[in-house]
Amino acid sequence: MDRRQQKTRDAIFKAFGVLLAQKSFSKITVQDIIDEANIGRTTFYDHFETKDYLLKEMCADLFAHVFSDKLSAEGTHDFSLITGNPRAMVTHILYHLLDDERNILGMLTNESNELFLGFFREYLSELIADHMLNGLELRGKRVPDDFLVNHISSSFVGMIQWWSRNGLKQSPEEMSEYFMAVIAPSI
Amino acid sequence: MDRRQQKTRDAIFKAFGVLLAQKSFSKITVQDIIDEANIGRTTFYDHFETKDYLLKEMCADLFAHVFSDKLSAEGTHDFSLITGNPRAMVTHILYHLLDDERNILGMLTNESNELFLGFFREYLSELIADHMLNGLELRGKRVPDDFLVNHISSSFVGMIQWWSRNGLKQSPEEMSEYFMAVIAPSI
DNA sequence: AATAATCACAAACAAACTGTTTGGTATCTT
DNA sequence: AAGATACCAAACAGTTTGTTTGTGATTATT
Repeated sequence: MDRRQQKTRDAIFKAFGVLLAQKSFSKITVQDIIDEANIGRTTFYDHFETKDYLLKEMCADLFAHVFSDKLSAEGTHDFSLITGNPRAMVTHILYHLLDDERNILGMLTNESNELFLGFFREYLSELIADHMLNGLELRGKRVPDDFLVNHISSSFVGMIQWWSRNGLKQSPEEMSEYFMAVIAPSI
Repeated sequence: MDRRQQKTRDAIFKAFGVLLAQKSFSKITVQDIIDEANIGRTTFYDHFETKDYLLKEMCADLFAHVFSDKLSAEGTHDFSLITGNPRAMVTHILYHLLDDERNILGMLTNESNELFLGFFREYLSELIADHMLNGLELRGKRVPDDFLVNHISSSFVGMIQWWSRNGLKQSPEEMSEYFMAVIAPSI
């Protein structure tokens, strides 16, 4: 990819992140992004068809990072036990949300990030369906599988919002415990 | 209240409802509302300072209806067992969502109703805190009360979205059962 | 090193939306 | 009947959007 392209793309993403932490998606104008990123008007529309597509691509970028298993090498914390261990997986993701240089939490909680939350839940659902529902033949099957997946991802997002709204006072480990306490009994 | 005022107010609410079922809140313009409601531009701004306030007032209106206990007299279904009976309460609300002449479900599920969902959850949380957490001294207190309230309301909204996304194939009773199946164990 | 392709940019543009003002008309209240 | 209240069209300045045009800079190709 052209170095120039990558540069402006990064600038836009960064500017967008800054703005998303300040105000809600719907109140951010393309003009704001252009100003914050310090690029030309034409350039923005060269890269993204619209503000919505920008969000979409940025989410794909961010969440691919947060939910990737490849990051084990980073060494920030221990990942060795993750596979098949729901609680460790939750903790893992929460650490990522805290760590990330880009302000994901700010975006997730800043009221009204409809689309953003939607994407987050999409990624989450996939992850849950793949890794948390393994022993599902063993369960009583009182509810459909996809209902359960939906329930867990809703709860996860809800947890994060609660966490952030209350000032992130709890540690990721503590939040995982809360989360598992309300989720585990239903699995 | 002046009959004229009430009339335009209703027209605006109705138009807004129609539009919300069609497209997301952020894509609805004041102009759309004016056209759909067939009122003058000035009139709209006489009633509502902005689109956001319109939503806010409309939500207050709708949810006060859905969550009110006074509706027992309507006779659409049985309310006698509601108090202290979480499952009946859930069923009760689901019926209301289906019944209501105003398309609440359409609004709740049409992607991206940030604010709308927010208001819905506010009402829900209050209801839950008041009626579903009575025996809470009995519980193990593994998680904070407000975390639990948040968890339940998140799950409720998530359930509704799943329900609607899948075409409302299940009966309210069935959905209540699903819901209680995943929620009850954690209470 | 020269050439071609790609990218960034400013400036100007039409179109749509917002929120307000003005002046006039219909409806309600007393 | 008179005054108050609500409605309305028309016009408005100010934003925002997405596009077009022409130009200069950077990168890739040969």
